[in-house]
Amino acid sequence: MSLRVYNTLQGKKVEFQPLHPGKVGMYVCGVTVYDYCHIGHARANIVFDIIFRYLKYSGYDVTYVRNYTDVDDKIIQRANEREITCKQLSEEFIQAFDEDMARLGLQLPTVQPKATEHIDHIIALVERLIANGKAYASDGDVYFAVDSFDDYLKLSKRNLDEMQAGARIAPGEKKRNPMDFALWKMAKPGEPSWKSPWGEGRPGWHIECSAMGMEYLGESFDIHGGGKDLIFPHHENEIAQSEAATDKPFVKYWLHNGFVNVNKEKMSKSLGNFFTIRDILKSYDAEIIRFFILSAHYRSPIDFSDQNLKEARLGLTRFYEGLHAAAEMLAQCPDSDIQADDGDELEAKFREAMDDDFNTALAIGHLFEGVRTMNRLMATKKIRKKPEVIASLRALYTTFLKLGAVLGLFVSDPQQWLKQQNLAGLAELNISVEQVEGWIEERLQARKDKDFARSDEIRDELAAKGILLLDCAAGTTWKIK
RNA sequence: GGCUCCGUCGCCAAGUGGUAAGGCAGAGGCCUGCAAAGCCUUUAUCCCCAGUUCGAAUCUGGGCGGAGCCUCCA
Repeated sequence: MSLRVYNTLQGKKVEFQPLHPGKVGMYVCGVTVYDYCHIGHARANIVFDIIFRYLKYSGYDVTYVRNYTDVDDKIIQRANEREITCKQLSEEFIQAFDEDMARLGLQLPTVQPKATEHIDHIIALVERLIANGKAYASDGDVYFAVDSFDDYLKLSKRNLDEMQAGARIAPGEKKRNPMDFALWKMAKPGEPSWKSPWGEGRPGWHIECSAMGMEYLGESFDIHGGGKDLIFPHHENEIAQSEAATDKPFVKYWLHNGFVNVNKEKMSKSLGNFFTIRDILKSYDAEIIRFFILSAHYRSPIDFSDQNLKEARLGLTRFYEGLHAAAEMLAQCPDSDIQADDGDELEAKFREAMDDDFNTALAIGHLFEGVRTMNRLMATKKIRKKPEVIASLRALYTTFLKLGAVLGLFVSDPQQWLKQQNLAGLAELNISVEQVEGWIEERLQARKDKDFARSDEIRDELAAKGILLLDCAAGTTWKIK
């Protein structure tokens, strides 16, 4: 079974065959750096982080490019509001973005280019478009002539005539056709600008992604990704300006992730219903956020809510508790040469799920079944004298870590992770570890005295606070409910 | 208005023609001084209607409900 992906361009799942065998070029639209990132950005970047990881796991040599758009209307506006330079503003939020992504556990892309460092490439591309008769200069601006490109709107599957019917040229605009879009904008006083054949100016939105994509991946490459909201106009315009310049297909596979909703509504800056990554990280571990996002298919909408994140925490806790128990068990069991195929079976199911358009939700379902199998194996009586059971457990455990790494999950030490979750929960309850340990001591004494009434009373009191006491052979421990 | 998409158990969520994964919550059981965890068992015919088919949650048509894009947005 080979990899199949949903290609927005074709509107269906198709077999993935890279342009150059064994190699994949992938470009993902990064952020415009004028504000902190929200959970929607987290989703897009986590999704493509997984795609990057899975392609590498599948044996491809992947070049992953994710840009920073660091020149733009909103940056200029925000910088003016704060009375700092655009460069200061963009540098501040590039750093914030890098911090957020690092905390979310994302792998670094191969290249992270900035628009402002590719002005030469942008100008060259615009010149090429003018030379091809696909773009025209107009009083310091340069526009792409959508009429000149027959395939315009092939990605978003719209109708140019109908769109033109609703569009208008505003007074003062220098376009020939209301649907034409800017490739280059003349600088207004005080704006960042660069020298160009059309005078001082700056790139329009869209052109930087074409220029940087081609610069690092060639004039045609395999994958271009981003959020669904970028399909029109951003990606549509990228296709137009790139293919009109090179006369080659720009991108083979267009991949788009679904939105993060709040109360069934899209989270967006204009609605003001967004949560920043750094705020959420105050309450939830990064891996919980990742688990939450991967528990749905990347193209489906997901609803962001406290309840859903708590469920993600419960699910991830089940994995970590299983992995912790397995690690302890295996450390005590003798190794052997016996081979077990339990791990390979799990991995085959995992691949099948991921090969089907990166179905992480199904893959995680298989992993849940795997953890149940591990727990069942661990419940085997006299397990230490059953090398074949130990071999199965070891195979599963090893596979878990391997597959987890592909999803960016189970990357922490289980004991540490569980402890940290408990400590965080305890802090929320305003109870100290010393207090809990005191109660455990008292209860231990009561149990020694066979005063089970008092013993149970202590446990019930703690349970009412949200703390569970767990009796096991080694003593009594506790966890947050 | 145009163009996309979605509606699966109390909740989350896979499944795009072959007879409904998984998780959380619930019920019963094993285990336990009692618990917890874990394990076992158990809970849906897929928004409605009509059609195509030997067979549909999956295809077609109609309806109802929800979302997105068409302006910046992951």
